[in-house]
Amino acid sequence: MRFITIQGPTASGKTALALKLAHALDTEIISADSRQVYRYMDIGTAKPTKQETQGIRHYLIDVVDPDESYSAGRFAEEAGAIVRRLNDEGKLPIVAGGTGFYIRALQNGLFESPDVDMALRIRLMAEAERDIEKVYQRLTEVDPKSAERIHRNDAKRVVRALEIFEQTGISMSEHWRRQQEENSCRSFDILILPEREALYERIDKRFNLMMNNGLLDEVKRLIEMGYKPDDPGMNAVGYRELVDWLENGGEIDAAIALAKQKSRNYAKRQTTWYRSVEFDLTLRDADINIYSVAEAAQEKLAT
RNA sequence: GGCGGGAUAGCUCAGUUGGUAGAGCAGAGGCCUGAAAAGCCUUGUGUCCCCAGUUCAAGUCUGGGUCCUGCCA
Repeated sequence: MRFITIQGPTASGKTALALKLAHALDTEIISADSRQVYRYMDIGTAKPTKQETQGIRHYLIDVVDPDESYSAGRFAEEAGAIVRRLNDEGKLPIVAGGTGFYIRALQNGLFESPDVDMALRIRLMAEAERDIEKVYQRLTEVDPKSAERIHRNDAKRVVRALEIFEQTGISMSEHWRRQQEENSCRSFDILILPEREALYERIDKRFNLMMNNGLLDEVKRLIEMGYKPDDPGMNAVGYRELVDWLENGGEIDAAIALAKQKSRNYAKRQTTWYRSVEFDLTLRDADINIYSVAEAAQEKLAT
């Protein structure tokens, strides 16, 4: 597999850069965004509009409904299939998006595992909520290596590790050990990382734009369609805060301020993630000579 | 004008029978193998509104100010 990745915190300008690069390379774009996969959530997830895509084909946008769950595993599988197909057509696809975990899953692969058993997960999660210590204790018995790595309060990961053991009879750490490196993957990785102050300003401005573009109506429509605040897709920055305001009232300005704040928190987490990722090119902003980037990518990925 | 309530970390507030202060959020740093826009960890010295008094000792008691705020006029 060969592809280009464009990564960066929210509102850094990934979409714009991806589009320019796609034109320059005559290729297509695969979105790596855990919220753009959801239908009907367009404004708040900053999906590119029809006008913006300008005929560039986009993948993995609008693939599930807000009450369905999506996953890194599914992304790795679906994106991988698209990359391989485009490679066969002689194209160098662009994987662009802010969900670093999805991109890592595509690049490094995940260990083999059965589909999530939702009933099991819900049961374990309920137990963890009642007594996390007890659930964590079980993990230390079943998979001490994972228990050492996972913090006792991190219920999601404690439960996930137990899930794996209960479903397969094999510990998560053992799955890791057996996981084979899938080194057939080569990518040219670009990071857009604005100065923090500039980024925070962009986040605030962009949220104002979303509000002007009808984000509140979008949220209302989702509720009218019957989607609930705790549906997988609805658990998204901006949506949560507006849903909460619609249900509980209060000052709309406070809800907006909170949504912006949550966006900044999110951007900070993304930035931390990127520190442990190696990139071929790091940009302050998306405003660069696209042809030199295209050339560098082709050069690195030429066989 | 009268009668109450309040003034403590950037914000919202705790502070027991007086022993110079602590939570949540924010901020900063970090983790991350099928929920990842999620979840989790670490990090809290600030004229305790001001002045005077009581006391070995006052955020904590007393008196006087100042400023908010609720009700009645």
